[in-house]
Parts: sequence; C-alpha cells; structure tokens
Amino acid sequence: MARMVAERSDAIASLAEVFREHGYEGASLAVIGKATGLGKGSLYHFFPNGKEEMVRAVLAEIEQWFEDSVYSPLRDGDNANAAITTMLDETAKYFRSGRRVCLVGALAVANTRDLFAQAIRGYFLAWVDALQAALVRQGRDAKQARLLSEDAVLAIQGAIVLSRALDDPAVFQRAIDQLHARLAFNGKTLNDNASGNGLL
Amino acid sequence: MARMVAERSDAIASLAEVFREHGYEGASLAVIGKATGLGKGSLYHFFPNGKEEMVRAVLAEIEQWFEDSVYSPLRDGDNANAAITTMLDETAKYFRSGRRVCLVGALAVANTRDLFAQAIRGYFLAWVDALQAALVRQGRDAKQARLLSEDAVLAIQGAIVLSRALDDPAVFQRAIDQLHARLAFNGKTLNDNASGNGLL
DNA sequence: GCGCTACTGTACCGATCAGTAAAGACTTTA
DNA sequence: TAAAGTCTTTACTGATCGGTACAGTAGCGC
Repeated sequence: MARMVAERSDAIASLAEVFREHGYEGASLAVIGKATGLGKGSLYHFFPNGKEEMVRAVLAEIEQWFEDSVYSPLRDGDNANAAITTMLDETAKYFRSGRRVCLVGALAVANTRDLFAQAIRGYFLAWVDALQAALVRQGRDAKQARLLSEDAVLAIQGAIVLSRALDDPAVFQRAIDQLHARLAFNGKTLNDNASGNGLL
Repeated sequence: MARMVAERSDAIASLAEVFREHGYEGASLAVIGKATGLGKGSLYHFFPNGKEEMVRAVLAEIEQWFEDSVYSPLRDGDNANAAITTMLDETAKYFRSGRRVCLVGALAVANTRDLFAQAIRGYFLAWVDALQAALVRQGRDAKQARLLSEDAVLAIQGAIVLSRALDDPAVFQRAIDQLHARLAFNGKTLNDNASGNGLL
C-alpha cells in the first residue's frame, strides 16, 4: 500500500492549516494524522524529527510563498505602487480577511517562539525590508520608509488579532483599505496624500 | 497546613503570567502548580472547574485593571488628551514594551478563542469604545473617531507581535510614539497635525 | 479543649501524549 | 522474477495530561 500520498510536499498544506488552527502544542499527532490522512508511521517517515520538523517545513513553504508572491515584486517590480497594491490584496486574500490566522505571528506570540526564532524573525524582517525597498523606490526617505513599512506589517498582524477578537472581518478589511491609502504615492505631496484620506 | 496562600486572588497574578508565557494548552497543571506554589488539591479547591475557570478569573482581573486604569479615564476623564496619553503610557508599561504578551490577544488567535469568545470580545470592544469616546470629546467626528480608535488598538496588538518576532522592544516603542502623535489633538487642524509627524 | 470549615498533599484514574519498532504491502529496478 | 527501496499499518512504550478522591492538618469560633 505505497504511494498514496507519495509526496512529502502534499502533506504540507494540510499541516499548515492544522498548526494555524490548533497551534504548535494543540496540534497533537492524532489531530495531524486525521488532517493529513497519514498515520504516525508515515508522518515520522517524512518528518523524522516529528512536529518540530513539520513546522519548519511549513514555515519554509510559507516563506517561499511570500517571497514569490509578495517580497520579490516589492523589491524588484518595475512599478512600486503596483507591487504595494498587489501585496495588500494578496495578503488580504491569503489571510482570508482575518478569518485565517498568521502562523508566524501566532508562533511569535506563543512560548514556542524561541524554538523557531530565526524563521520567525526572517519572515518579518524580509517583509519589512521588501516593503521599505518599494517605498524608497516611490521616492521616499529611507528612514521614513522604514518606519512606515514597520507600521504596515504591524497593522496587518494587529488587524488579524482584532478582527478575530471581534469576530468581524470588516475590521481587517478596513485596516487593509487604510494601508492602501497610507502606502500609496499618488504623485502629489505627502501632505496632500495625508489630508486626502481624512484619517491622518 | 492551611492558609499558606489563603486567598484565591493571591494566585491570579501568577496564573496570568503562566498563561501568558505558556498559552492555554501549554500551561499544564504541573507548570501551573510550580508557578503558583499550589498543589492540585488547592488549585481545584479555588478553581473547581480547572484551567478554564482559572483563565476566566485571570481575564476578569485583566478586564478590571484596564477598566480602572485605562477605559474609565478615557470615557469619563475631564481631559481627553491627558487620558489618551495616560492610556498609551500605561499600556506600554503594562506590556513591558512588547516583551510581555497580551493574553487576550493571544487567546483570540489560538484555537481557544471560541471558549472565551465573549470575554475576548468584551475586552477589545470596551477598549475601542472608550478610546472612541475620548476622541469624540476631542471634537472629532464620531465615525472618524471609531476608525481611529480601532486603528490604535490594532496597532498596539500588532506592535506586540512584531516586536516579539523581531526581538526588538524598540519596534513597540516606536509604535506607541507614533500613536501619541496620531491620537493627540493639538488644537490646530487635523491636517496640520498630520503633516507635523512626517509619517503617512 | 472541641468541632467546624478551609485548605493542602498524595495517590490514583483513564486518556492521551510523542515517539519507536517492526512487519507488511506496493513500486521500482534489474 | 527477484531483490531493493519506499511507504503504511499496527502495536507498543513510558511519560504526562486533566481531573478526582480523600485523608489529613491548620486555624477559628465556641
């Protein structure tokens, strides 16, 4: 009875969802087995180091997805504004308007942070760096771009928390909309831009 | 061997710290026992419904602290600006510049959300409501005040996540500083205020 | 001193935990 | 067709999980 799943990578999407829903400690091997359709034997065949290795594999896949879909266009796209817009829209889709948790953010808050500290740090650092690069290409000052990109990434994480807490996806969407306004460079002065959205 | 802790409330501070550090699932009775200095017998004497009741007690205490120290001044203080400044400073102190996790936010992200949904929602709703009230007393439009207060609470939560992820308390402090600027009403127009802080 | 209540320590329960071991089933290669 | 390699199933281990039961002890009112 071989080659039913056949590919280790086939399990990673299920694993990601399980860890998102149950957290690291909450995702028991029984739960993982049910979600992936794999028995313990298979799981330990693909991931000899158990849950830790599973999470690392998931984190690597997440990192790769963001690298391709978000970071890379931000850093290297020929249109900074378009890349920023794409980032916000792709992010909103990815997190399902706040209904889906950010696994990396959740790990950062939990006590498992130390175990995955490097991956967690890398994920957020790459995000802030890439967004900063886009903002600089918009013509902004490097330092201001840094603060603004930190602020944007932070707002997305906070939006997930708050929209889940209030059980209201609209909260998440409003945060994304506001980031659209704050991060857009419309060719006028920054002050014009600021007064334009009314919210400061 | 009676009356060593004597008061149920004496344990709550320790319990809060344990749940913050280990999460709901990660905080085993063994860990809880060590942190509080209470054996299982005592714990189940004070909290007959086990961990769930412990968390509810902690959440009630947290809610009370925020009500007294933050929400109440925001709603009823005679100086809205001062109340907002106090809120930000007290919040920064409370979360130890991002080194300390927000238990309510952590529960909102974890799969335990449903179990404590009402308390979680109440905590954040009260926060947003109170801040909105203060912003309205500054003379702002109600709808704009709502959006701005949502944005502020969300930023605080995101700042905790990001500063922990990057292991950099300065990230948290910068977010608080920026909120100071965004939420302050300096007597000039909002646009003046906006252009003043250089960001956005 | 006596009994009542409040609290504590310990032993124990069944369930579940992460992880191991090994034999079986299928595919691939030769 | 047969050996080798890949994957799955099953049974198992020892530890730990949340929770219960209960005997005991300390302090208080009397």
